[in-house]
Amino acid sequence: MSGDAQISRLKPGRRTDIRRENERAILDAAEKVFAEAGFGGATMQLIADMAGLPKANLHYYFATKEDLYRRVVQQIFEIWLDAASSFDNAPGPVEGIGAYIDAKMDISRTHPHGSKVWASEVMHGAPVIQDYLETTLRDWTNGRIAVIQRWIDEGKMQPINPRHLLYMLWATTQHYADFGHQIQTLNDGKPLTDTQWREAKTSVRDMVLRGIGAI
Amino acid sequence: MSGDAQISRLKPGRRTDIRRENERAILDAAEKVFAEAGFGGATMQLIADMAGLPKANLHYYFATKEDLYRRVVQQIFEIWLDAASSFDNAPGPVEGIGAYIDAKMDISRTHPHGSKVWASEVMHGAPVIQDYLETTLRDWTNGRIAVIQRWIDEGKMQPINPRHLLYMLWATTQHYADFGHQIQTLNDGKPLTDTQWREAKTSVRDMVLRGIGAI
DNA sequence: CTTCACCTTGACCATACGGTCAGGAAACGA
DNA sequence: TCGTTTCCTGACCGTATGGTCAAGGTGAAG
Repeated sequence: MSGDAQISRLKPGRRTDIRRENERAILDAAEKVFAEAGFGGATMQLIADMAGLPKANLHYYFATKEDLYRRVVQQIFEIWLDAASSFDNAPGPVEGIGAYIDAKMDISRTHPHGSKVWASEVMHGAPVIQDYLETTLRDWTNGRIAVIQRWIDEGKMQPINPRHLLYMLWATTQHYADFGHQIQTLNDGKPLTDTQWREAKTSVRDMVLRGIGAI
Repeated sequence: MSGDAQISRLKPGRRTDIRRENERAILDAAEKVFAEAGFGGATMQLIADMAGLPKANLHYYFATKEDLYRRVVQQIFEIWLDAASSFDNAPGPVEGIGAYIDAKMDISRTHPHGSKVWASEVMHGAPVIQDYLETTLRDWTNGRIAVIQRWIDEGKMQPINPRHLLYMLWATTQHYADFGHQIQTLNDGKPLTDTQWREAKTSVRDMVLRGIGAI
């Protein structure tokens, strides 16, 4: 049975596996190169080298540089949307916003490249993901604003402007990814340790939750 | 007399003026193009067009693209350092940090391009301004941490980690420049009005000052 | 007027880049 | 085994870019 399961997972796969593995290798390499060099500064050759494939092979899987870039941006966006679930079904701001901060701080640590690519994209006027901003992000934002407003109405936090609270959450959590290099430099050139990351999360959570009068 | 003054201001100038005006035009254009396209995506031709000069003329004033870029980055750094004076000679966090937030929010509004160029530079590992981070910025940071710590010791605010407070200040204020496009999209595609900027400043200041227990 | 330093610029060059393609290898189904 | 689909890749191409240069213009000093 376990044999069958294995076969049925691999069988329709050998070919599919090759494709999936190569796409994965390319996407990972691309995320890093786009983050470190920007879209304009990134070269297909560099991505290919980092992925361990000849450049022509990249164009077999991704028609153009833009296609590849688009996929990288979509990836981080989906990861963030998933993290947003921490927000829902929370009884109040302490649990909801606290969990959201935790989740976003974790992502900043585990996906710093994706965060930078997103930041870069938005800074350049979001040429590729403008539609996402106008649809998915806008809807998501309005939904959370409603939730926060409800918490305010229920007296669970101070009457602050929910929109600017969200901006502060995004800014502060993503800062640890986007400006990670600056933070590392100010930390004697060494990456934050586990303890320092915990300290960062606690500091951010405490300041924010106290700032909105939830604790 | 006024004639003399005018002459004495223009006299040693005709030639100098040309140089200064052209350098200014080039730097302004470069700041915008670097911010919108990134270092790699920016082209000397585009900067030249925006400055209204032939490309060859750019290379007369700035030897290389890197030279030009370096100057742009230094500019915003100095502007921020100036704003830091709001911090000093303040009796406590309400005045000091409040004024610092105000100043940085104003800069985000008036110099969004410079802020983006800086963000881009840091995100790409600060290849050009690493030494600034390790000297000027580190010293400045340590100085303010000491000030904040003193306020904490004097019981003027909660005992939070000063370093992470600074990160939050930088992140939050610069977010309004770096992610201005996203904010504008979420504001029905329209730039923030004067009123909305005031609202943003107040929101940020209130949340931060309450978050550190200063009010 | 002459001189000289500074400014301007069209034309040019070498390079590097994104993308193409043809031909071959490898995997799969029958 | 054979045919077909998928995958692989070295060689190549057109273009755009950063940078150069030589020749000419321009303002000011003597």
